[in-house]
Parts: sequence; structure tokens; C-alpha cells
Amino acid sequence: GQLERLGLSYDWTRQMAAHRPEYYKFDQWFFLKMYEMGLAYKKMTQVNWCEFDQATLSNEQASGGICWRCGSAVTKKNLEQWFFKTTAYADQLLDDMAEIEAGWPANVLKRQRDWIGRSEGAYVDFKVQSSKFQVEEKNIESIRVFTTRIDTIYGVNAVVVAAEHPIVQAHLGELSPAVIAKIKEIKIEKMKPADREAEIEKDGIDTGLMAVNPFSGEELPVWIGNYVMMEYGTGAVMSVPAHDERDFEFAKKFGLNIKQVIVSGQQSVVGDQPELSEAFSDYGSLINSGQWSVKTSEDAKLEMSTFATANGFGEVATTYRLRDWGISRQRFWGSPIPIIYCRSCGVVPEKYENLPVRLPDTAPFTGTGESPLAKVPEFYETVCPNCNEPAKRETDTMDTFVDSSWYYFRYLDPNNAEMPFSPDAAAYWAPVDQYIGGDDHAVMHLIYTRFWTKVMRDIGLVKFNEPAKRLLAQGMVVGETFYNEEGGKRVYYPPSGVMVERDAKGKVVGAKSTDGVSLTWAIERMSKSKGNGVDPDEMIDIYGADASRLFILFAAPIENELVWNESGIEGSVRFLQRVWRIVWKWKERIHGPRSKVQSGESTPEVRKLRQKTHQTIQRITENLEDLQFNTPVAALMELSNAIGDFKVEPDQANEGEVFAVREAIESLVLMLAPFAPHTAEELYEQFAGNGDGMLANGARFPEFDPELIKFDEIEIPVQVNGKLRSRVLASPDATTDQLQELALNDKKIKEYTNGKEIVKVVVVPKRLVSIVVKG
RNA sequence: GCUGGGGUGGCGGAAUUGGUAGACGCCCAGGACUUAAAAUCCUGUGCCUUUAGGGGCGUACGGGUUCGAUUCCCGUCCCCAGUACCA
Repeated sequence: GQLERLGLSYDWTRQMAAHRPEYYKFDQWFFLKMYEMGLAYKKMTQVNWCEFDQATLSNEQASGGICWRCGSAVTKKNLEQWFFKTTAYADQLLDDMAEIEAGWPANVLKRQRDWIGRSEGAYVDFKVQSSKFQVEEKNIESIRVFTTRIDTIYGVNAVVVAAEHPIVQAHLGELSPAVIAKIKEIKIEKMKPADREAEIEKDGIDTGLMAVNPFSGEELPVWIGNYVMMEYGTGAVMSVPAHDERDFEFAKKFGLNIKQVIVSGQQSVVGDQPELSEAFSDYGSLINSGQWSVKTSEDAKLEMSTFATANGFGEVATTYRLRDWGISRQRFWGSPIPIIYCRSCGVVPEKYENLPVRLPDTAPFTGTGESPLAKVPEFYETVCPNCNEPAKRETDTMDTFVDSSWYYFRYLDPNNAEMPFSPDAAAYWAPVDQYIGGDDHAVMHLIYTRFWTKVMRDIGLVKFNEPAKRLLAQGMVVGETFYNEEGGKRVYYPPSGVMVERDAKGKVVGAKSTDGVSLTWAIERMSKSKGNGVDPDEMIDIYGADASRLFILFAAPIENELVWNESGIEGSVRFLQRVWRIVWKWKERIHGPRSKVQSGESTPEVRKLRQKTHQTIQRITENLEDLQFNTPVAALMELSNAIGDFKVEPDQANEGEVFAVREAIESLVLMLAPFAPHTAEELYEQFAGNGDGMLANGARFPEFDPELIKFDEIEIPVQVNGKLRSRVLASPDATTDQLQELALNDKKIKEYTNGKEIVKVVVVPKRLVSIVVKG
């Protein structure tokens, strides 16, 4: 966790997994289970392929057909890839969030909800009329659209499909050259780098094909639109310009007809409506919609989808943004996918007793986009588990997220040779009480591991739905960066060689490199290429491990992003040194076993120090329960200040004073242990009288005594007309009347109340007195 | 644009069932110790004002509710994060 906060972590578990056959044996075990359940399947997909790097790239790495690293062209390649059916669990992933809502950060759940992106609506089929269709007359061809607003279907002016839609492919022969050209243009445009902020202008063309609105019987043109995505829904939409912003924009641009079919509220309107200046996308009541007119949107949606189902041209449908999880990787490391291809038996899963399928020691780059393992005959040449004929292994390996989805369950039963872990061990230990991870895992890792848990539940390994009851997403440590972008490419300058100009308030207004280049200032995740990283070894050399850790915990709440700034770390060093000096100052008097019961005289000073000690124990105990780490450090500092303020020299201290000091120091040292363990252990030797350490000596986190926390006297603020005017001292048990009496007789308060009418006195016991006067 | 989270001193941040705003630390200033420096210790430190006691203002901005608002409500501005022609 600390390394992660320093922005320097790499995932140990995932790296380890790649080198441990006994571990990835069970990745393969799980794969076979999923294959049996129909949750693992293979399909043809397109991947980005960088010729220069000879590697497959993700979408982010290949924005618009250019490799982010080398800048060379990226081509699309067809590859058969393995997938896990995460979409089969989409509803559970959403609905089970109720179980973990209390313990997971809201923004993580929200991001997951968006990522899954459930959308409820209906499919509607629009029959296509074309010359080709008329000739063949075999299968009735239709375009299926997805809509969340079936109630607006009488307002459809066109069916708009993506350029890649199969209907376009099927009718290529009938399309005019202009349409073919436009399709090409749109496809090329989509390949270009996507400017995040820029709004893409609507573009499209009428294909000449016609489709029929199954509700109204209207004949509608089929358009191709650049704003329709093949990847979502069905790749085709019904265009309702009056009630959808995008369709409105599209219709305006191409002069298509805009027909309003929903009006707000319950008005029953006959005839034409005034022309709309923008799309009206709220719910309302239907107009110009045949038998459905006057109904509300809500009712119409239900009834119209039922009607469509009954008449065979549609159905209620839910779509998701979530895709199935592509687990194929063309790498020579990672757990091999245990599948064998046999000429006569086809796709055959490996037998459980043959697991693990082992990786070769090394494999060459293929340069083709295929896995390096495809060049290693010793690896892929095998026999079919079914018919024993020569066969070929799958050469793809699994995504490392597969390992990270369940690694922590292996901790429950690490030596189990038969199964990933025994259900008994899981029943005893799991689910996880507290999971800690970086914010950056919110949607990928944490969705996969939730999915995995549901699969484990369905194969009987566990009995719960969710892997972790509580999640802490700690913030990252980030650093200042300086770069120049003029050459088209970002060039980073190490912060040490940058002159920063700040305004009177200390805000950065500009920066220049030593050779005079003006630079842009930013705060970014640490990385070597940006030169803003912090080397923990260096920090430990200079300040020590304890001070470094203490500072990171103290500087900001754990969930905050922390902008690295070394100026505060000296404070941690000073604090630890101060504690050290306190212990050494008192070490002759605090040696040996301590009794729980106070002995000696109890002066006000002694009581005060003991009170502070026990209050601090209480605060820190509560803070740690809430996973707050910055405020306990502050509390420890306060306690050490209080000990420092106790003005008695060790050689003059009486029994009672020694008791109080010893209790304070020992509590301080014990509570310091989680934050600065090395220092705390060394100091603890002074109490233990041996070097065996806290655990061996049976040390415990201190407990507070509720009796000692009570105050003899508390300060009660007194307000007059809402303004703080005085403070009075009172017993914490003082009654309302006593407090009112005290406040009204206070000298300062009298100055404010003299000659005025007291309208009201509000007394909050133990808290304050508020007086309202008039005149 | 939408969604989520925020806006508190020079800085990181404390404090919220509505009850003394600024804990703790950093920075800065002054002092003690020292031939001197470092280290350490002490004092001060939200802003304005006053000789002083004190007074006024202050939790992004403008309103509201309340004896009392950093906290609750309405509106505005700004920042951060996520996300996107999601039909």
C-alpha cells in the first residue's frame, strides 16, 4: 500500500503468478470450469497491431491508428480470442451492489454502475424493402433497432445504421457510388485520433433502401449515420428527431422531416404543434400516434412493447455497455489456456489431471500478432485428450487480471493440490473484511473479481455473492511535472532543473527551463519519463523508513491524492526525535513492570496528564476503526507535547508523577507502533527491559479508562445574539438552570445585557449558552 | 454536455445528529543557548483595526431557515475525477 501511494508499485501478485506453475494451474482449473459452464468461449475479434513493435495494442495505446509509443501505423488484424462471459452476470453485478454499498466508496460503485451501463428498452424490427429482397423472397430481412423510447415510434423519420452494419454489407451491390464513398469516408474518419473535447459533426447519407415502421406502416428511408455505433445495441437506431437531441441535429442538417409525437404534461392536443427549436426528450403524453394517442409515455412504453412482442416484430430488451472479458493474450508468459485443437474432435478441453499446462522457458517474438508460443513446437504439439491423435494446443495465454481476480482466495489454503482452495477454508475466512487498493482499479480489477466470486459461488466454492465487505481506495502520490509541447510531442523537464514563477498567493503562474524554454505546469501520476518520481530508497536513506511512512500517513487523508512535497517530512523526523528524547530523559524512572492502578499523590497536573493520555487512546482507537490515519498522528503529537509540558524533572518526580508520565509515555510508544514500528520497538525496550520486542512481551494496544476522560470543569461558551462574548467554567454535570445562572451573572455578559430585554436563553448542557437580547 | 466529489489561513489539513472555526504539522518572524552556525528550546502567527482593554470581518459568491450555519435549503461561479453521439 505504501509503495502504491508512492506511485511506484507494480502488482506483485500478477507478476508472481506468471512464474509459479502451481499457481496458474488453478487459473486453468477455473478456465475448464467456466468452459463447462459455457462461460468461456472463443470468437473472431479485431485487434490493433503495431507493425513496428510487433505487438497487439489496446485502443488507448493506438488512438486513431497510430501507435502511442513509436508513432507508426497501426493496422487492424483479425484474431480468434477467448472470452469470459461477464455479461451473463451483469444484472447480479448491478443488483448485488446493495450488499456492499455500506462499505465501498460511492464513486467506485458509481463508476462500476456506469461501466455496466444497463439500459432498459425494447427491440423493434423494421422490415427492409429492396429490389434484392423482392427477388429472393426467402428470409424476411429486417433491421433490428434498440430503443428506450418505444413510445416515440410514431415520430420516426428514418432508420439510421452504422457504416459497418451488416445490412449495408448485404446490399453493397445496390448502393450508389456516392453512398459507397460516404461509407468509406465515415470509416476513415472513425480511425482518426479522437479529440476528447471536440464535438464530431453529424454526417451520413441516404442509402436508398426503405424500411417499414411496424406500428404505423410508414415507409422510411434507411440512412447511414456517423453517430451510430456498431458496438452498442444493434448498430441501428430509429431516428426520432422531435424527441432525441442527436436525431434532431441530424434531421436539421439533412432537412429531414421532424414530427412531434410527445407533448409535456397531460394536454390532449389535436393538429399541428409549433415547430420545435430543440428536441423534447422528457416523458409526456402521446399525440399523432394512432390508437396510442393521449396515453402517457410510461403506459405507452409498456403497452407498445407488449404489442410488438405479440405481433412478432419486437420484444422487451435490456442492453449493457459492459462487454465480455477478453482474456486472450499473445504473450509468452501468463497461464496457458488449456484447450486443444484436434482435427477430428475439434475444440477439446485439457483433462484436469494434466494440469498445469506448462510454459516453455523461452519463446521468440513472432512478428505476426500471434502468440510467441505459436513458434514453439515443443509447447503446442500434443495429443488430443479424446482420441489420442496428434493435436495442437491453444497458444494464447490468459490475461493477468485472471490471476488478480482470485489470488487472495488462494491465501486461505495455499498448499491445496486439488483445488484452488477448499470450500471449508473459504467458509471460515472469507469474504474479505477490508480490501485496500488503488483508485485505478475501480472498474477493471474490482469488476472482474466480483464476477469471479459469483462464478465461484455457482460452482460451490463459496457461499457469498461479494468478495469484500469493505473497500478502501487509497489515493496516489502524485508529483509536479513540467513539459513543453510545441514540437507536437510532449517533452518533460525534470523538476529540479525548472525555475518556477509564483504569484503573491504562491500559485504557479509560469515555469521556465534553465535554457529559457517556457513550460507548462501540471500535477501528474509519478513516472520515470516525467522525472517527477520519488525513490523510496532515497527517502529512507535521508529521513528513515519510519519518518517517511509517518509523513505519508500524516500529510493527508488516506483516500486523498497527495501532491508530493518534501518540506513537511522534516516535521516527522523532529517528532520521532522528540519522542526518543522524552523516553531517554525518563528511562531511569519508567523501567520495569507497571501496575494498572495509580499509586502516589494525584495532583491536578497528574490528573490532567492522565486525562490527556486516555483521551488520546480513545481518539486513536476510534480513528483507526474508521481507517483514518492522519488524525491519529496529530493526536500522538499532541500527547507528546503534553508530556513535554509536564514540568517535573525525572529526579524530582514523586510516585504519582512518575506513574502518570510512565503511563503517558508507554501509551505513546505503543500507539506509535503502527505508524513508526522500528522506532516504537526500540523505545519499547526501555519498558520491557529486554530486546525481545512488543509481541514477545505480550504488549497490547492501550485501552482507555472512561472514568479518567471525564473533565472536572469544562469551558462553556456564552453567546449574545449569536456572537461569542464570554466563556464560563462549569462542572460537566451542571444543570440547565445553573448554566443559565452562571452565564447571566458573568461580568462580560452583563455589559451586553445591561438595560436590555432578555428575550430568550438557549442552554445546551455541556455545550453552550446562547442569550437573545432586544433594545 | 452528463454524472460523482469538492471549494476552510501562505501551504497540507482539523472540526459537521447545526453549538468556542483553523487541532496537528509545514512555512515565516522574534527570542534563548552559542565566539558563530547547525541542532534544540521558548514565543508569535486567519485578515483588518486599536496605545491598550477591545472591536469588526472571516469556511468560493449571493440569498434563506435558525437563538446560532463550514455543517441544512435555494441560486451562481470555480476546481477535480469519471464518462460520452449508449439510442
